[in-house]
Amino acid sequence: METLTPAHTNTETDLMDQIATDIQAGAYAPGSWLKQIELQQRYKTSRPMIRLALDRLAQKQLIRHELNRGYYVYEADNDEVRNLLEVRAMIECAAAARIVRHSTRPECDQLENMAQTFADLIDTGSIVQQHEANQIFHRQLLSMSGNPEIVATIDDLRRRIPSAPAGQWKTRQRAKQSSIEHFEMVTAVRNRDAKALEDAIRRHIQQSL
Amino acid sequence: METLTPAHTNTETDLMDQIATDIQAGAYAPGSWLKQIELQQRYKTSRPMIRLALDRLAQKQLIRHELNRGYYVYEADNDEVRNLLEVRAMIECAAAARIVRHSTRPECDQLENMAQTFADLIDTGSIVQQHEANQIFHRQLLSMSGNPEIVATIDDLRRRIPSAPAGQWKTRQRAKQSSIEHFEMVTAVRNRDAKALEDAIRRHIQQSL
DNA sequence: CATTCATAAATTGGTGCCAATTTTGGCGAA
DNA sequence: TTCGCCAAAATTGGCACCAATTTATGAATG
Repeated sequence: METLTPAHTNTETDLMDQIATDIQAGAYAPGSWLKQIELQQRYKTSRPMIRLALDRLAQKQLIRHELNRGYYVYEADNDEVRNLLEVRAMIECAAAARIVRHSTRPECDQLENMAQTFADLIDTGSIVQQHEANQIFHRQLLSMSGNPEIVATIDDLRRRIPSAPAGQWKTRQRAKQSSIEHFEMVTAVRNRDAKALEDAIRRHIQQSL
Repeated sequence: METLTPAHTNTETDLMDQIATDIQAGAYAPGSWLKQIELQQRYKTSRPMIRLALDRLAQKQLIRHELNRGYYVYEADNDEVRNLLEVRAMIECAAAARIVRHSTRPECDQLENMAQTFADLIDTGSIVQQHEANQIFHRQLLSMSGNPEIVATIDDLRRRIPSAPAGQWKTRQRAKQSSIEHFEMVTAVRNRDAKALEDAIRRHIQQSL
């Protein structure tokens, strides 16, 4: 809970992203109370700014707001996580057909680079680095569908799924399996095999359970 | 632009919903400037409340915010509407399998009642009444999937699709066709025919183009 | 007469302050 | 000792004020 983001932002959007990142990184425990005064000092900003950022995060359901009692980090309900993952799977699987249709050669190459970046970070990188590389890979994959709204919708869903101190690849074995599936996806896109891509995506997401 | 919502709210959430409803009802033209002082007087509330509500609507992309120039009603880009409808179709079609699995008999009966309510409003009701009845039908249908996140996600997407003075059933013919498809969905759910339900949903959504 | 610049009005954005509510700490009685 | 109550501290919520920026108005000039 010590080394947070470097601090002192300018815009309110950056502030919200910083707090959201810190929540996903586990800087604040689920259910913990986010005191406005502490946040104001921590992020070196004014209290109205903090209040605006907290309201936005509450709108996105990363935190909950109790009247006159403040903001609390949302506690992950098992059923809810399963539901969110299911919606994620619905969209990403349905996007598979679009991806294999619209993907270009350079996009595939870039996607493979990102898969390789994640693979390289399995042994050397930190958990948060792996998390970021994984997110970048999936964002690239979805952006290849040519529909930006898919990317945005999945981003919203992802933020609401607690990384639970990056629990999905706690073991190196899990991370390696994820990496293998990433390359499977790259191959499926290259072969324009929608069914294989959809299958790999579904296994990849269900693994997070 | 005269008869808006009855006015004088209590909570900021109600205020946001009122403004959102008025935007969808066409009370504010796309691209029009939402002056904070006017809204404050119109909705009989304070300016900080208005600013909070506007910020939330901007987060939901119903309006856009330009620095030092205020908030403007989002103008519908044709490509964007198509993208949003596509994501909607992805989720709702994927939800079809779940719906036919989890739906119970009383739920089907209630769904049919809502389809009938919409059908009755084709001739007698106003456009906004039809709009509401249609939305209630779809919400009920999606809620029968047993996954509340699906309903919430679709709600967010729907709000961003301009009803364009309820353009989709401008002609009575279109409205009747929608109603027919509603009953097709009910029948498909009753027969637990996922494929037929998915097909009806896809046709129903693509009709909005 | 059109154009440009300067001034004034209007609107937005941010900070600070004060009231309302809740939580905490302490005191007294059973 | 323990339970309940009361007061004080802390926290949240809302409002009013002021500065910064933009837009509108009008006068002066080519």
